[in-house]
Amino acid sequence: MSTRPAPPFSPTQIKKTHRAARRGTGDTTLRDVATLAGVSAITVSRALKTPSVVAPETLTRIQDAVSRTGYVPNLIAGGLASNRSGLVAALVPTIAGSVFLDTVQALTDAFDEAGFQLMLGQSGYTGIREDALINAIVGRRPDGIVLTGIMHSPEGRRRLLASGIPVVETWDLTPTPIDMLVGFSHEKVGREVADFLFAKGYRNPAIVSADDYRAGLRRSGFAERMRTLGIRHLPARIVPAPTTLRHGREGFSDLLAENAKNGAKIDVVFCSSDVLAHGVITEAQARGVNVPKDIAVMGFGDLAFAAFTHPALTTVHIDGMAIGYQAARFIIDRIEGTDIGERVRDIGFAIVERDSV
Amino acid sequence: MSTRPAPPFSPTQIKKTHRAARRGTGDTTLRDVATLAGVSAITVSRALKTPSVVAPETLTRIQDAVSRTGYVPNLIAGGLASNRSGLVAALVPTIAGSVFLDTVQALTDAFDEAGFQLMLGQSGYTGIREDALINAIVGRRPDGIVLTGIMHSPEGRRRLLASGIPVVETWDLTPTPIDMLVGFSHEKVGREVADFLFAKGYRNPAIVSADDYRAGLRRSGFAERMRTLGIRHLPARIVPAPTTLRHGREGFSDLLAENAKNGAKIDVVFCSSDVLAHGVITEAQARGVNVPKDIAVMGFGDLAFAAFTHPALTTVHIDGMAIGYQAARFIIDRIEGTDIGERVRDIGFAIVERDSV
DNA sequence: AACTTTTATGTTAGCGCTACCATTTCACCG
DNA sequence: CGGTGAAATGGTAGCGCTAACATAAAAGTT
Repeated sequence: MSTRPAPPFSPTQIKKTHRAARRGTGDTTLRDVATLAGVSAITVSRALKTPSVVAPETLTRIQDAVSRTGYVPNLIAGGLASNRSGLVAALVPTIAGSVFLDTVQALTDAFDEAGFQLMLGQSGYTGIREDALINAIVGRRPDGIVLTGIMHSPEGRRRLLASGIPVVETWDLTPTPIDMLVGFSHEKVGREVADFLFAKGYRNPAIVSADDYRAGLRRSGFAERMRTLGIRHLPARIVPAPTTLRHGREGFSDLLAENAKNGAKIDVVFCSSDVLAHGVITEAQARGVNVPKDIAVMGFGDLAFAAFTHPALTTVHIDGMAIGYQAARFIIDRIEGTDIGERVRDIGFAIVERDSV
Repeated sequence: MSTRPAPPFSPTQIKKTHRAARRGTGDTTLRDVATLAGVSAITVSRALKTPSVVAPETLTRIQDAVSRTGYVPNLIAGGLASNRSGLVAALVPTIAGSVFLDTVQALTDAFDEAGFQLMLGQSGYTGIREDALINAIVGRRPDGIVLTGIMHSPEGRRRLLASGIPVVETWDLTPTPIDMLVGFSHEKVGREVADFLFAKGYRNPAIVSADDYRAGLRRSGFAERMRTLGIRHLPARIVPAPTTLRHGREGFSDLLAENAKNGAKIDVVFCSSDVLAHGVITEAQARGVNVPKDIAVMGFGDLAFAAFTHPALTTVHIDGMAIGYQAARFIIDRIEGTDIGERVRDIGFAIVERDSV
């Protein structure tokens, strides 16, 4: 806290021995600060981690030494010594899809605040390189791992479990979670959307959906319920994940082309993402097809833009931020030894009715 | 590579001494593997890092021991010993804006391939907590730091420089880079867009722009050039970053309202992002205003969706992936001691003419 | 006054790995 | 056949920090 100018400082010189001394970075170390402050290394360590146990006068001297040296604690060394890396790994299939952006944002925020750093990994939608990925992650001994929509191989699950690191799976509600879980039932989404659209009077639904696992779950929930409601024909276009506006437009075009061929008609399209739905709306607009009069469009995700498309998108609201915060909460509580209560949290979802249906 | 079943294995027991032995994670260590394979620890280390210097027969024995024990090298310990963390820090204002998504994606990919892990930090658009952020980053002794659109305090720059860690600044072309730089001139973008629109015959331009630093640069380049071209009136709406469809719609509405009041007219809107431009198009559509006949719209970024809006968006193409790959290249080359050549790379930009202008 | 407790600091021994050098073995050479 | 060097492996000493205990001085306690 001293505001007086302080003399310059250089880190300790390495002493030469008969054997070439192994030298580190040349950075200032804890020991340098300790020497300068006239205390032992551990006292400096304590001054930085738990200042309350250090005498106020000593504390000032140490803080002064820290600012004079420009000392930045080496968290790698600290992590090794304390067996706490301060790192949390987050794995998403891809950030390009933007569906998980809110969740990642919430994770970064929550962990930042708790003093953890987020390590971002992208696994891709396919399970390739899963083994190498696990090694890269577990090798860093993160204090927690957050998974979103991946890691389905039994071998991968086994290895994560064996690592003893807290794991939170998100964005799904699997029957047998590895450890902790925050999500919702995709099949239920499919079923409820089917009910919703049926109740609205739609009898000729179609689907434009990504080829990822969860989207598949929603699709099958939807198809199944529609079947029990007496709908036998359900045209579908499957597009590659991550979804784009383009795929929405093309998917819808294909659907219409197919329609024209076999004389079927469509009155509503259920899309596996808001982006896809936006694409469908755009294509409809480009063709002069009125949404929702000629054809209704339903999205999924309720991303920020969904309320501001024209017409405003009817969709399924998922609270991606809440998922992230709860996942972070789980891990932080687990690390701190707090009771986490129920290990599985169903975050739910809600159908948001706007103007596109 | 042995495929025979192997006996089970447990990590070494800790020997009790008069003093409670400090015990680690209980994980299998290098030493455990070494003992099992009948070699020394260092040989196992070599077998994993530089297998070419280990005898084939020894190698097999070690690999067998590794898979029997499920050993995962502790990269924290390795990092401390070798003074290479294998971590690269990437700082973005926010990932919500999606502008930097391509760059982040490219960074993850490139670093992943080179065996580095990406640490993602979000700094927010304001420079709050910069000091704490730098400590959190430098404290982990990353092998490189990639900055996009932040860190403008001289103190922050000084500290990063002092850390000796390779730094790449991206998405801008500052006159005095900290270290390395990959970007393009935002002012030049503004000027060229002004020329482009003027040449197209537009004489009543307006702006909807985010309040971030770079957008400001483009705006002032645009305004300045328009002024020299004889345009004195330039209505502008400034919206908060990150940009959203909503802000595009609202910004455009506000612009029109202002117009109506003072009897001015607008024939083209230059937006600081494609998302904003998309919002403007959407609002125009909702009001029955034809784009580009009644009013033209120009975006910035050329995000994936830009070619698929209706009408397709005329915009400024920025190769975000290329920025990411070049940034990664810079850092990897620097680490490996390869000559990096010119430390500043102007990645350029290109006006992409589609249907909205 | 003799004790227990509290407060502040120090000593020692690692955390799990790799850099640096040393040693051993064996092929190859003139 | 001694010399040379390459190939394979090992020993030792840290990297910079913190856990666990130890100690010393100050503050209560009966």
